[in-house]
Amino acid sequence: MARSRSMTEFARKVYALVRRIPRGRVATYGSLASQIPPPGGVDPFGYERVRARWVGDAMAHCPEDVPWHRVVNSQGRISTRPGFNPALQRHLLQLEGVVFTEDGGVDLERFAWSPATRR
DNA sequence: GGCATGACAAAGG
DNA sequence: CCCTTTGCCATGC
Repeated sequence: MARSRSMTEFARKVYALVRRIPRGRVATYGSLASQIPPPGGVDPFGYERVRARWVGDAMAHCPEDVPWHRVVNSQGRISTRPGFNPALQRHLLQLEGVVFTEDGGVDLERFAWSPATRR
């Protein structure tokens, strides 16, 4: 049925959004999710958290040209995944001027981006 | 169709 | 701040 196609659509939107994140800025899974309407149309149970998870799923298969390193979790920290060194992501962000605090996270107040945000 | 797993998030200890 | 649990849903075997 169109379910898997819907998810593909969802993933496309995720990539499109992530491509819009400017250098030196980050976006959280949840904020990205909130920008994309749920596949089914309505959002009866507050699917924001759920969709945030879908964003994570989509990012797991993202195309090469997507700046995946600019996506962090709701705490401004790098989400871990098996076989991947978070130091790389942190490094890429630092090269763009993103500052990490003592506790290893990004200050979202300063670096978080959303479509509504202006550089 | 059941069961485990996951680049999430919020809440509680 | 770290760790665990709970909610939710797509995916793969």
